Amino acid sequence: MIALVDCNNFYVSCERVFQPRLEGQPVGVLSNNDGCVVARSQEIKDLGVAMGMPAHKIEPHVRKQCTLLSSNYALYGDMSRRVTDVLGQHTPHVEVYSIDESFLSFEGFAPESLIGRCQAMRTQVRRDTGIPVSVGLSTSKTLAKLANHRAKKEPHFGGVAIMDPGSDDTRAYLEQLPVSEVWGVAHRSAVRLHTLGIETAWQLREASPKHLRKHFSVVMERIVYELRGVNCIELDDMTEPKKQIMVSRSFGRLTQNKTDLQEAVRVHAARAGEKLRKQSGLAQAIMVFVRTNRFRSDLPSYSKSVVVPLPGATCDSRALIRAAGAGLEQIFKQGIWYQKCGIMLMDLCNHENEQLGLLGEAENDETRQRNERLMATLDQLNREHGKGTVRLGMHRKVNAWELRCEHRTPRYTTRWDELKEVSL
DNA sequence: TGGGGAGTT
DNA sequence: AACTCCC
Repeated sequence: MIALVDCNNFYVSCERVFQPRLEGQPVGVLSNNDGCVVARSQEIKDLGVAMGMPAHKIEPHVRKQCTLLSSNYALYGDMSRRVTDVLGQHTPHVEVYSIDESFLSFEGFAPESLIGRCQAMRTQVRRDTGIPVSVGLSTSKTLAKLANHRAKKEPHFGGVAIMDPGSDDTRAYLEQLPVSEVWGVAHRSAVRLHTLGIETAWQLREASPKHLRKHFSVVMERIVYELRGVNCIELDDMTEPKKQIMVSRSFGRLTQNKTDLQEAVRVHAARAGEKLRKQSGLAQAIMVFVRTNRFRSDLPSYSKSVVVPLPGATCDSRALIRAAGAGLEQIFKQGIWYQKCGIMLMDLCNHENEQLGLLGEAENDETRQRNERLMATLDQLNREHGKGTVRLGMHRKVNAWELRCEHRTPRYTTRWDELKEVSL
C-alpha cells in the first residue's frame, strides 16, 4: 500500500504555528514578489479567493477582511523537514514529493493496521510540528492522491482515507469525478479526452490503455493502469541528483537597465552554483534567458535565450558568472522593458563521469583543488552566517530588481535573530 | 500574474 | 525546442 501525506493549507498552517491568532481567520500567502495567492486557509477559500489569483484582483472589501502574507520559504522549508522527519519514524520508505507532500510505502505492513498507523502518524505530526496533515491510502500513487483528496473533503474519514480499487464506493466516486481532477490530467489533456468521449475518471479507467497511448503518450497509458489500482509510477529515490538547475526571478518592477540585468544574472548564477555544489555536481553549459511581461500587451514583447558552453565541467561560481554575463551580452537588447531573467545549468554530471575538454585539462589539479576549497568555504560561511554573508562580484545593496515582500513574517526557526519572543 | 522542476515527442 | 504537467 501507498500513502500520500499532504499538509493542509501548508504555508498558512506554518504561519499559524507562530501566530495562533490567525487560527480561524481568512489568511492567504502570496508568491514571490507578492504576486498571486499560492496558499489559502479554508476561511479565505470561503470568501471566494481562488488559487493563483493575482493579489491586486482581490476585491477591496474582501481584502480588508483578510491577512495576506509574503511567502517565507526559509520557514516553510524548515517546517517541511520537521514534518518529513516524523513521517520517517513510521516507515523507512519516504519519497518527498514536494514541500508539502510525501509518498510513503507501507509494503510489508499488515493492511488492516494501516489506518490506525496513519492516524497515529497524523497525530504525532500535529503534536510535534503543529502542522495538520491528511493521509490517502491505496495501491497506486494516483489513487492515493484521490484518497487524500477525499480525506480532506469528507470529514467522516477523520483525516485518513483508504480507497480500495475494486470497491463499489471507489467506483461511485470515480464515476462522478471530472477527469481533470485526476493527477496528471490538466486542461489540455482534459479537452482532448472530452473529444474522445471521456468525461469522468471512471471512463478513463475503463478506456483502452493502448488506444490512449496512441492519442497521448505513455504517461496517459500509465494513468489508466494507476486508476485501476496497478502501481506503475515507482517511488522515486529523492537522493537522485537534479538533471538541471534553474534560478530565475521576476524583477520587483520592469527595468530597461542593463546593469540591473547583469547583476541579476550574476546573482542567479552564483545561487545556481551553490545548488550545484550541494549535490556535488558539475555543469557543462549554462542557459541565460530574458523576457518581457507577457501580460503587458501595450509594450513590445521580447523573449530570448542562449546556451553558453562552459570551459569544461565546472561548479565554480566564478566560471558560471562569467559565462552567464557573456550570454547576457548576446541577448540583451536596448530599449526593452524586462520583467524577468534567469539562468539554467545544463548537461550536469558528477566528478566521476566528467569529460575532459579537447584541449586537455583546463586547470591543473592544484588549481582545481584550490578553487574547490574556495567554493566550499564560501558555501560554509553562507550556511553558518546566513545567506549573502559572502557574495561573489559586487552588486548594489538596493536593487531595482530586489523582491517585493512587504509582509514576510520572521524566519522563526532558521535565524537566531528572528526567534519568536515569549513572555512568561 | 511564482519559481522551480520533470518527462515526452 | 516545444509542449504538457506538477506543486
